[in-house]
Amino acid sequence: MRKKEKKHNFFNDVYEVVRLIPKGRATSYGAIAAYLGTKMSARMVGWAMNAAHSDKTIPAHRVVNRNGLLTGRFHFKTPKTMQQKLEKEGIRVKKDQIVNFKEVFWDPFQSLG
DNA sequence: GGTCTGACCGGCG
DNA sequence: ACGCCGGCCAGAC
Repeated sequence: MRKKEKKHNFFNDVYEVVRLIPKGRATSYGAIAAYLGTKMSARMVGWAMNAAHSDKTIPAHRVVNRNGLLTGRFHFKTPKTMQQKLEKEGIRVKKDQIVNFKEVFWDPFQSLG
């Protein structure tokens, strides 16, 4: 038996999905969790983002909560970083919330299957 | 090694 | 409409 046999790496799955988010789009923690089959573990997605902080290839700024609110902005370098990155990609943000989130929303089910 | 918390979400009063 | 509560899993103390 191998010592470090990884099981379903939930975090890793989260990272891969997040990496697939197209530029100019955003999704929610719950959507990712639901796509991975554990919609009740939306919190873990957020926690995964925290762990993903060390991995710069993960566009964590494209992940917001179900309201399109930039709840995780305080975990970035500065509280404005998240918004600035989003605006740079063409996403309008008002009062820490994505404008037209419904349109900007990227559904993993729709895009990945 | 038990306990608490967290970048969430849905349900209920 | 608003506020509170439970559930999920992993990491910190």
